Amino acid sequence: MSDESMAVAEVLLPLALPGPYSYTIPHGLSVEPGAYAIVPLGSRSVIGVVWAIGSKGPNEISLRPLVEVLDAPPMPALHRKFVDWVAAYYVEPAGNILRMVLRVPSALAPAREQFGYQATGRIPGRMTPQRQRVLNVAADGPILKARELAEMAGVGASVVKGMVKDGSLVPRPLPVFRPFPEPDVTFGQLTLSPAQETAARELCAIVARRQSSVALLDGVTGSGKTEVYFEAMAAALAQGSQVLLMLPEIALTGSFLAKVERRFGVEPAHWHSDVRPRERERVWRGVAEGSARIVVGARSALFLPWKSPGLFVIDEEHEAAYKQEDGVAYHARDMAVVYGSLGKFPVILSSATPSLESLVNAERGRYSHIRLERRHNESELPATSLIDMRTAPIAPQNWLSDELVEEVSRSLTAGDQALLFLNRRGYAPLTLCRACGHHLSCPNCSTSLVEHRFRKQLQCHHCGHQEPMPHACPKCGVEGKLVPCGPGIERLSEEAARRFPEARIVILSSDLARGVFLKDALIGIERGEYNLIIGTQLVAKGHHFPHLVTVGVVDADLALESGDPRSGERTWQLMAQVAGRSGRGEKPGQALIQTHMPGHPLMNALKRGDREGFLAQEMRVREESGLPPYRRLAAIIVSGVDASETERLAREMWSVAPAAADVQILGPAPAPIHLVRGRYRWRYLIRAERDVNVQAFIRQWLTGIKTRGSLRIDIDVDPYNFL
DNA sequence: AGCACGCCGACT
DNA sequence: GTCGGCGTGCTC
Repeated sequence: MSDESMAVAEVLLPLALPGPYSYTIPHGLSVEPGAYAIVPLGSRSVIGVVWAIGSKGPNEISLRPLVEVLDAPPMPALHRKFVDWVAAYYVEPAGNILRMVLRVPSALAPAREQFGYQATGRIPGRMTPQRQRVLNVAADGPILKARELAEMAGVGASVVKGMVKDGSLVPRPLPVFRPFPEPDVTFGQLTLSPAQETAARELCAIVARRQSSVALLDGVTGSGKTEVYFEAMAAALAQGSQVLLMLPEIALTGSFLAKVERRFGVEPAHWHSDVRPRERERVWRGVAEGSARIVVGARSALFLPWKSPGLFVIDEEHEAAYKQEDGVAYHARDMAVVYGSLGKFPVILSSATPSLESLVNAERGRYSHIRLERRHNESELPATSLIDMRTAPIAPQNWLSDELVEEVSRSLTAGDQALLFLNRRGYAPLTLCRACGHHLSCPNCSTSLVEHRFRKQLQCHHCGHQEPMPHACPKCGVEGKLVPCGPGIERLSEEAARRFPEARIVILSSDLARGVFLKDALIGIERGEYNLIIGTQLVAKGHHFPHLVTVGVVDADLALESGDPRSGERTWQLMAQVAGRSGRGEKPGQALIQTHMPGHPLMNALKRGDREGFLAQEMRVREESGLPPYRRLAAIIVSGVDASETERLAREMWSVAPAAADVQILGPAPAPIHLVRGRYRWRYLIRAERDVNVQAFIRQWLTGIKTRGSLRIDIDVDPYNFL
């Protein structure tokens, strides 16, 4: 046997296998690392990526030959390195990460070629009026497909066919996908404020260095961060690089696409889960070929097969939405930083309320910290005051204090807009039976069902279970005794309608405001058709309300009640963002915060606008209690359909846990929500110093543990929730 | 992830 | 007697 026949392709498959599989390479086929290949697997064939070329495969396994190498740009070495890195960090089989890269239906199938037809200039042997019309249509404009040509000329398809046959029309291959236009970095240049100018210059200098680095762009709402990082994007584009602008929510991408287009003169590529398959294919290929220069996308855009990435911008970097919770639990902001460091290019993290993790990194000098102090339009941040709900007189079944009502009324009377913020969807978070005390809960989860009165439904916010709102108690059958407890946004809007009978109310919530409706509502708000906005989380993010003056936070204690050590940070960010919605026009804004804990350090800091004080205190708490970013956490979640079997496995694991002096194991404890989607969950928390290899520890622990039936063990490295 | 193999309930 | 339910385990 010759040496050549010994060459073996190590192919990574998009499956949860322990590593790449080996295949022989047929004679005459040239196979390079990165190539997309079709290989046999059992009785089917699968697309994988050649991870390496070796000289011999594993012993005792007779190798099967690789079938075909696909005609696509090979996956760059950097991207393969990234896939391996993510897999190792999150203790996942590399194939599971590769699956996220290849989750594009048919992007790798051979593109079916389409043809258009062009006049050759030759006059048809026999000219007819129909043929003349076709020639007229074909004479100018873009090359058209046969069907389009016939349609536009008002003739049958056979006329075109005949002309092709006699040579007066020739087929020309059409580009398979609409090409990505080249961005123009000078197109919509904006005049920047002096503060923006300084920040932009700093970022451009960082981009010019073409080195791995992270810059934290930190400036209050309205300080003009977008315009600043656009200049950094322009610099990277001018270098010939590809740029990713990552956003936490799909709902925000629309307005960002328009902004990017105004600045760079072209529609950027657009990537998230709702993009249609055909367009996904176009973007995937465009990124792989390098022709898609700007991508505006959600976290999964990280896994596009980047050809020449030169800058990643992570907008609203503190957002929890960057942490994927199902499937591979990766943090897109962190992995963006990793990509930049592997690929030796800069990453910009932008936020008005940066995460503690990023601030600590900036403090330690690992990130450069670029601050935009002033608001772009010079108006001040809103004045914030607390309303003590322990003493505020309030009628039962009401949630708005007189003081808040008064301030909102004052704004409305003055012709301004007001916003009431309550981060709770639906009508009431809890429903009880007055007759028997039964509490309506989800059949699949250990959670309360939430009444959605507009839809006449009960919904579980964890598994999506929904059922019609019953008239009688499902337990005791007594009618008319079910009572809603506590407010959701729908119930709040009823109260608002009573208290502000003249107001033009609009409700913004993720389950009411989808697509067109959200857009219309925002336009209506902008035009002043509405003057009282009632909203959940959705209103805190990204939308401009130029006429908004008064913001009322109905219940600031909600998030703090969870007991999670992260909740302070989260509440701070949310409050700062909601308050920041006001005062973006000519009048200064004001924020009123209803709380039962006016003495809480967080509330005090909000009142004084003392960000530094709050952060210093929060960092101290994190450090003292051994939490991130000072130490590492990883969670191990044991779940299964059977409660006792799940508990048994969770407890048995304890006895095989490796001993390590620098690693603490907390648990097992029932997970905060014990039952989710019909699965009982137990949780271990692993806590270690930052220099400990927790991944190795976890791997060592889990080797040899076998799960049967529905039992599963999931790993969450750097869980977002600490509790 | 598929897909085959394998071992227990209600149908022609 | 078989069709088929989906639990288990393998795929270079």
